[in-house]
Amino acid sequence: MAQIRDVAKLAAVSPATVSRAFSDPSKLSTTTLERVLTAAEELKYKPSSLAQLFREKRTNTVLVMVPDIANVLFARVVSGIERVAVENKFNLIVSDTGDDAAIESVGVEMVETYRADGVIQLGERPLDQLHHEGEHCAIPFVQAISADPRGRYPTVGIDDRSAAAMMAEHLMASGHRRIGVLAGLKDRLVTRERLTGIRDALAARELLLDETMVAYGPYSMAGGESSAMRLLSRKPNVSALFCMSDEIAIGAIRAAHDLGFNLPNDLSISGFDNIEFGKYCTPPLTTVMQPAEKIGEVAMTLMCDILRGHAVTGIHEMLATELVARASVREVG
Amino acid sequence: MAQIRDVAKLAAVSPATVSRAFSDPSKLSTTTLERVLTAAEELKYKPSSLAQLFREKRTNTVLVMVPDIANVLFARVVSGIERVAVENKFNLIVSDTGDDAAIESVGVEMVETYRADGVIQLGERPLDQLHHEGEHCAIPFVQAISADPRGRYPTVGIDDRSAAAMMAEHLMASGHRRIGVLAGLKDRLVTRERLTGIRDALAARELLLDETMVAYGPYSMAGGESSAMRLLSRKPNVSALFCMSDEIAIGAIRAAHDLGFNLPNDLSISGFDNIEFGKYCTPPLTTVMQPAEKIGEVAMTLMCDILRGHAVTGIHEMLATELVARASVREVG
DNA sequence: ACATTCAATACAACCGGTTTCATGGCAAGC
DNA sequence: GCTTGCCATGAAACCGGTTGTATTGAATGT
Repeated sequence: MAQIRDVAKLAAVSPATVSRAFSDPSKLSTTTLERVLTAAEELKYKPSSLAQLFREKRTNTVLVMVPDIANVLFARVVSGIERVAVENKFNLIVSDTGDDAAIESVGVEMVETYRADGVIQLGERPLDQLHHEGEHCAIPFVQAISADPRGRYPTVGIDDRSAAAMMAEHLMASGHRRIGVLAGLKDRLVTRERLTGIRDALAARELLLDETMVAYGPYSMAGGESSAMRLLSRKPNVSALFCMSDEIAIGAIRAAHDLGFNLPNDLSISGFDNIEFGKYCTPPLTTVMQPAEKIGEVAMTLMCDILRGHAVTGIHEMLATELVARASVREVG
Repeated sequence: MAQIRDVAKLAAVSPATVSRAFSDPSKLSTTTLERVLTAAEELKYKPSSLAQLFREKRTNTVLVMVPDIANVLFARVVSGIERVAVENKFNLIVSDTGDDAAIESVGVEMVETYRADGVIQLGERPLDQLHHEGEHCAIPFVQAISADPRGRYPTVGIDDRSAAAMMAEHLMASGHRRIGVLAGLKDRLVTRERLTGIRDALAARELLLDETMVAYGPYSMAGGESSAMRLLSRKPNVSALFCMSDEIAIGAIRAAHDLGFNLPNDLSISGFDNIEFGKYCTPPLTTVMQPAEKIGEVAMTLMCDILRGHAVTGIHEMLATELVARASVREVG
């Protein structure tokens, strides 16, 4: 690979002139500029970004930490991040943390050792990992999907509490009163927020959530299937299941079919997230639209702002959700 | 951030000694080593990878080009790549090409400008992009998912032709004779390979594929839905649909339900890929297991080999597939 | 005609490590 | 006791760009 000296020699100028020919052509006379560009062209010269980045002490790279890249919701967020990253000439290093909290320190280290300029984390930040806050090593950081309002770092997500309330109210407005909840993992903030939203909606109708109607489990299809099995065999008279994710709902649909329920007549099921597969379920899944791509876009836009020096601490973007009514929830008398 | 000079000063040694303390501790006397490490610890010194990489002219980074990161099959491949990358201390830059062939040149450029050491491409390489082969700028390159045996670059995938033949034979062994094919995009090599496989299976029973029984469309649920609508209204007497991806099959299931088919009694449907959702379809989807994570792992392993200087040109890994029989394909008289 | 100004370009330092080569000291060998 | 050789360490070059400062030369003003 040709380097700047070679071009300089061929064009009979100094390396500095070649450098300026690319970074600020207006500083050169037209004749010199042309000579340099011709020489560069001839030698197929491309500046080494390694050398450039080293000089600038910037990597133009953002680290994205994803609990599970094979999860469609996360993948869509990454897709949105990617779009904005490309627009702003940033590269993305994607790290699948496997939901392993310990890996977060890797992110901090990658910034400290100049492998990335900042970190976008998807999903929840484990509570015991907050020790970097307020310390000297606060790094450019944005959290997406879980809009945790406790932290001082910027977050992008939805208002889980009112979104869940909206869905719970929808179920009740459809006549459901015996509502089972297939919740996610008990220790997740998002689970607690959505549960609170459900309680809010019940309270608005002067009802209380029966804790025995709640089954916790992983945010996955397998999790939903087994939670549904447990809950439906314990409480066979529920008329609706509020599932905390579409994947849980898809698992619940499978379980309900297997238990002989005729959907949606015998049982209504609602999901959360609006992943594409929900539309193709049998019956099509009523759910809450979570603007995944948009969340990614906003998160990356925030990151760009931070890296450009704009202070955006304490920003908590709450994007709008929407109820998507399909056939899996049915009006009952 | 402390740098090597600071540590050197504190430990009263030269920067060279500090450098050696990390790269090859055996070269130092134990007393010096300890003094250096203590100093480094105290200053929280971490070598700048930017400086290191610049010196080494290696990035320890591999670029992964994905047509669509939100596609579950690709996401699983990326997941496998990631696993091996972490093991080998490589970083991954993930680029969503949006199925846009033009972006491939970006990959070449990223290697030429020292932003990545090599490129793993998922999906098919567009035919008109082969111009780099044999030129001076042949870069470390591995192609995954589509095991294209024409190229001289290494590929990892499955034997699409015989996998498709296996599924077609399965349908026939179940008694089906009027088999519709919901194919993918007509210009894709993978589509042609699988179609050839179907013809092979038919030929083995001395049958011919009726071209009017084939509907082409995108590899997506929406594509499958509309292809199924077209084909089923044109040929209402088909007894089975061979879908070239699970997503197509999921779309077809929706279409069949909407057209009033009682699945799987009136119509059998088979998919391809074995994505997780297939198991949760109604009815659960019979499909061909494609070892996505494994493909990613092998691809990244190959890339590591290449980057370590082992010549692996012309390798075409064909990983084993498996027929996953579920309820969506039914025996018929 | 000479001083002033400004545009165009060259020179050289710099980014933060790594590595080659030189040097000094100490132990073993004659 | 002097040479030989090795080990530990330091000095300095180097990776390939960018950029502040100096320099050159031409144009302008009086």
